[in-house]
Amino acid sequence: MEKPTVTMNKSLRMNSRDKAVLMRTPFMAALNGEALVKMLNAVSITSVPARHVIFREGTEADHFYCVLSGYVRLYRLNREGREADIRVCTPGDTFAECLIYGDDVYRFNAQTAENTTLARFDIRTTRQLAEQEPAIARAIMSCLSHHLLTTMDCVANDRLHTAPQRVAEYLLKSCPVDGGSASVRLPFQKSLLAGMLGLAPEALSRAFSSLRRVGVTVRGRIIQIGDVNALRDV
Amino acid sequence: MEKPTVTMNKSLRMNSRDKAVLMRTPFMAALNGEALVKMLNAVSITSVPARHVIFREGTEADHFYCVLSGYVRLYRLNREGREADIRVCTPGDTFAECLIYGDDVYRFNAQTAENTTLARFDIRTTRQLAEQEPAIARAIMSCLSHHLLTTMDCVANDRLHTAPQRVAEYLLKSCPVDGGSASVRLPFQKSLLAGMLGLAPEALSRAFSSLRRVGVTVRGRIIQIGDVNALRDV
DNA sequence: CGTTTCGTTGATGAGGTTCAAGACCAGTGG
DNA sequence: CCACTGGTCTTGAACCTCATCAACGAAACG
Repeated sequence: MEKPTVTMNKSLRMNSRDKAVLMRTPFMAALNGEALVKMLNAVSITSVPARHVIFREGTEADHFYCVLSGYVRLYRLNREGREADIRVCTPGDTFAECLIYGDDVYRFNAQTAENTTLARFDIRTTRQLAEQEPAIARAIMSCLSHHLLTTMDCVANDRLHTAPQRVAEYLLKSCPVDGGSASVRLPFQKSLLAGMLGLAPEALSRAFSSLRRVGVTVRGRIIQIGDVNALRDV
Repeated sequence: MEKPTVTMNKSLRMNSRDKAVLMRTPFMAALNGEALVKMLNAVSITSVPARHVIFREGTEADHFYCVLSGYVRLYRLNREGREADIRVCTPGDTFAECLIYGDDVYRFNAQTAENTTLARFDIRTTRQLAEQEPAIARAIMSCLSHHLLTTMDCVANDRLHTAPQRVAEYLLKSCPVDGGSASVRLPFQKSLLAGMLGLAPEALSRAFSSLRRVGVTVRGRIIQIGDVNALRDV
């Protein structure tokens, strides 16, 4: 039994840093006034150690979450027990929010990749608040819309692009420059990036080494891009 | 230029059959009273010939749609012009609803696969109605949630299952029986099914023929399943 | 009854997974 | 300071699945 309340450190009063992060979250940033107060009353902050299972597919869904720091892997298993990531949530991301107006059962597993702090919202409470406060409903819709578009992008990527192309696309998205050279520092392990891109870790490694010929060099988590434009037309 | 209004047959008065179908749509079925009336005033029915492009990626998004009959392919192109389906919408499905609270640009192409009738809603109007009527906001959230879960299933499927497994899963979903033998009639061309499952048409064909050894026989659009349970553990 | 579209089949090759082995790195303790 | 250890990452080899191309057969449609 891994009831969250047993292993997680729940605190109703949140510290100012967590609160600041929470307020910058796309979901919460869309709120103000009464709506914001109500949601803040409904939240509880938990810190979760690395590699901890937050919930499992098929169990009853009572909360949805927002990542404040750390990373959360959403994944599913096939019959042989092989895992496939569906999504990797980074700070600011909301997950399992699709259950506010869906079934009451989690449809995938969620596991932390690192030490992580989460904002946790009760689903029933949120549903009630959404009825009272149009702003909350609006924030949920924005959130769902954005999340849906991202997931559709993911399907399209899987079906259209090769491994080096996906890596190139990731680098370009996480690199602010639009010309010349640049440097990206991965905020997490490469195996996590592999999962995000729907690849085995070995495939990611090979993709990186195939990008050497367009001027990408990797040392640890630091990735040097010789020419951003060269990367663009991989 | 394929402005919808030019090629589509727009009619504000809808016939009783279209109306009946529209009312059974998950999106509209969630409404009643004032909310239902307002949405019905905002809808316009269009019939679109087969293989007609409804909208293109990158163009300004002003409407979202609900399929009443026929099929709509949502797809994206890579640089070489290869198409990949992101989703195939069947009667009752809503698409581009993620733009109600998202960007104002279509993020993929939409094309009919057959002669199709669509319910078309203005995005701005719907957004305003969602503010007035909580029931409409609720229907949109349900719709987005369901759509998101379906799309996540799709990612998981692509990453976990082989072609024969995906076909088996499709057959089991579209076949009501839970034991013994059964028969499924595909409601559309096989090439469309291939797209839904993220396969080339040839791969679908091979998947079918590899399922022969578990008692699946194909003749045209009719698919005979010898033993549903045998199909279940492919 | 010819024409066109759709579906199947075969051959080939590219792209990824898997398994196994080794490189690299940081931390630990002798 | 060095050897040991555990984890992460990389590399190689074999295999597998699926896309692609081309040819053919089968329907569908005028």
